[in-house]
Amino acid sequence: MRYRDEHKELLVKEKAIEMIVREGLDGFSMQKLAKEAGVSPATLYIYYKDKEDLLIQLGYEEATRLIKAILKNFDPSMRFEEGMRIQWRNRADYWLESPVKASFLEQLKHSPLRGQVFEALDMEFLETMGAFMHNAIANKEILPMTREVFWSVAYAPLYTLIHFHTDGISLAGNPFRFSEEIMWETFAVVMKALKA
Amino acid sequence: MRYRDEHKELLVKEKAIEMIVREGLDGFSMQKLAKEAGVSPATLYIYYKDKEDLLIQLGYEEATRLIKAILKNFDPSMRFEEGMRIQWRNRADYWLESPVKASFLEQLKHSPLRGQVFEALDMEFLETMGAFMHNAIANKEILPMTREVFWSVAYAPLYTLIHFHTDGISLAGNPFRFSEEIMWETFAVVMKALKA
DNA sequence: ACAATAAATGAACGAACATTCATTTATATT
DNA sequence: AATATAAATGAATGTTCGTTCATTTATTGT
Repeated sequence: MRYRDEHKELLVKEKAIEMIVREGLDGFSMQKLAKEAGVSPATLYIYYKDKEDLLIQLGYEEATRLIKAILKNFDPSMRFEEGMRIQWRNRADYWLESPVKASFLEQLKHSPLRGQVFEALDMEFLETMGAFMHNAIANKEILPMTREVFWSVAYAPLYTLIHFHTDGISLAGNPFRFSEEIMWETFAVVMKALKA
Repeated sequence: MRYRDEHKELLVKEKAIEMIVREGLDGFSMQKLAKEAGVSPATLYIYYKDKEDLLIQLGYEEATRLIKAILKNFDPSMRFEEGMRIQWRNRADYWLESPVKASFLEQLKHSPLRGQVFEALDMEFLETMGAFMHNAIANKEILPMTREVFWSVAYAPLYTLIHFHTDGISLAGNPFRFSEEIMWETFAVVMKALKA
């Protein structure tokens, strides 16, 4: 039998992500993708059940890579500060090294496909993070707080800076390293506030 | 001559925003909007030049309301802490009171229309904020920093919490008031970090 | 009552859309 | 070399899209 052309398959994925980032999810169409990847429209339906399936599969695949990148060198049993700093840098690295793929994931996260792409993956990821937080609490490194407050303090400023960066706004100095320090010192503030 | 039915015009705007928030910018179409608003498709082209014009006008209008809401009771000559806290609460109030419209603006901000909708308005708004920061610096209430770092510290955690809230995630306790205090105390951290 | 005028309409246009299908092409096994 | 099999295709399907236009409707000033 004839084997699937993996180069072609990869090209389709690449062009799809490119087009979505360039023209938005509404500017994306199967016929345009086929033309851009130099493939028949019908071929896309060999790889994917339909348009939605294509988007979900691509999103799931890239989201998996993101989570893997975030958890690189990370272990839930780490000391809190070390774990936080590693994740912080992993996140910054991923976004700065793969801005197009990051923007693709961002678009999916703000679309109706959000649930189908991220729900299962996020559950697993949040369990790991939950274990990490639980350890930190047990070790009295942090006081109990909700995941949401934790997130808003730990990573929101970073992502905001990254978005400025992605939008082509020049960030003088080294705001990322700077922001990491702010993140860490802010936790001290939160600890104090939660005690009061 | 016959006058324009203002009730109909308002209904069109309302349904358009509803549909965009519900189905995303790619799920939005002129024919569906016409049907949902009980209007002929041709009528939409009396109100708006074309689909893009409709989105830009609606976006511009709502963005104007948002900026007005943010600047309510605010004056650039205020003391820094007072000004910050007023803006902080204004932002929280707008999002919590008008989640649908806020989500609509969010979608436009992540779309190719971004520039045409927000550029001119943001320029004006950023001038006001620039004056506020300049005053605070002149009064030695804050040290100089870029707009981006300022934003990431001042409002990023708030918006993150708001997004959790909009997604229907319950926020135990009163994380918004809590987050305001964190914001303010974090500025103390930033001041210290910038001095070092 | 009538003329003037702009709002509002339903039907229609070609273009682009997602998807399908009969056919052809390439390869692994016999 | 012949066969089997799945990949790959180009053309075509029906649907929905944005937009237009000839016509009708409602309201003002005469």
